Amino acid sequence: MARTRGSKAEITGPLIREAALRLFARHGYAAVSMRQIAREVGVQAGALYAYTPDKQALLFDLMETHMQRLLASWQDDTASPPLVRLERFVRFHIADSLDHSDSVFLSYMELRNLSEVNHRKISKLRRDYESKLESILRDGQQDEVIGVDDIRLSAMALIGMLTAVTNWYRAGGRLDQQRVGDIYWGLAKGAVGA
Amino acid sequence: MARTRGSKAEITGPLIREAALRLFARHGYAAVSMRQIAREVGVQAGALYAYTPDKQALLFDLMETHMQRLLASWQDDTASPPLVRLERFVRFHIADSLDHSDSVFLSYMELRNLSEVNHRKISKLRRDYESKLESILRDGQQDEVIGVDDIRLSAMALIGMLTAVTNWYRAGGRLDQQRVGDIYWGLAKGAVGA
DNA sequence: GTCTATATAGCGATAGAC
DNA sequence: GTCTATCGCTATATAGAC
Repeated sequence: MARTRGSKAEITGPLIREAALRLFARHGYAAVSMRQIAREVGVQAGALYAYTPDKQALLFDLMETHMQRLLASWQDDTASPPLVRLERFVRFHIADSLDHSDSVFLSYMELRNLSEVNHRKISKLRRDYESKLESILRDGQQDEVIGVDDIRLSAMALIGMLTAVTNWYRAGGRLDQQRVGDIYWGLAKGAVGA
Repeated sequence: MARTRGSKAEITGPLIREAALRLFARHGYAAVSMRQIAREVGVQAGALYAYTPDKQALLFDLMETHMQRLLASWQDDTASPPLVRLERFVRFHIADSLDHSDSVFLSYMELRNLSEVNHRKISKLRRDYESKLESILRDGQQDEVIGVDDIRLSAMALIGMLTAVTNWYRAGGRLDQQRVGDIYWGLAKGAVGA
């Protein structure tokens, strides 16, 4: 911090994104000023505009990067039995949410501060992710190892349940991540009638 | 709207609260100005300060009112079997969340914009509500009609699952509220091993 | 690439008239 | 109870020097 003058292009970009993510998640997009982000990085506010055309683009970039990383990280194995795939999804989603809780929070909370066109793009990526779980439930339904009344709604319910882990989980608390995964898998398995 | 001059004390107070709730939920506390709220109500910005000492108090009041109304609305019947109580809770929580979705969203989202002392008060009310569900799960566990690995975590998971209904439910959509309640009760019942 | 300086606008909150 | 007017401050974004 407190740096002034001098060109550090190779690191300033990532630093801006890290600072913006942390501050937006903590205080909200609208509550954070470009000056605050700049101060955190150690540059003057004007310098940020060499990296982003405006504040809105910075928010969108953070959310899009998060969603694309999430989608790329999930590797389904459609050859495995549906219940094996479902257990992997449950543990993957919990671990990924906890490892990127700022991004998860931001991508859910600040949708409303996106321009209409940006909102549509992020919503599409979210639906793509949701459909990954839906396809597992559908295959399980077909194999009769899963029994739910409504695929779409059950997928939304499960993702809601799993994502909410970020609301209360604290590293170093009563339960470690493995144990949390165990308990949630027990809940999810029962929920889908397996 | 567009009203100017004239004293309407008996209605202005509620109108301010309604407008603030709607705008805060839609755009975020920090993104909404007192001038915007005033415009929506049809008064000048200065007039708001006859009803609230400042913007922060207005936010806190909305959240506290919501939590207290929620707590007062839930009437448990501890004489009933735990599974009956759990079904009632599931349907109550869904219906209440959908009927007050702006308040639900606000009370979850804007915790971070509360002062420390206000944050503690709201958090306590939330924990009070969560413990209502925990007591049902505990009684069910004792009667051996419910089997979960961890009462606290399962309560958080269930509330997360139920509350997320506000993310996708649209009145007049594919499913009505009764049907949604049926499906969620099926999921919740299975999740707790009943 | 980053700085300083600034244009232009809006903010929360208050004072005093009616 | 509401208005008008205003204080003091901060916001996003841009221009031009280095």
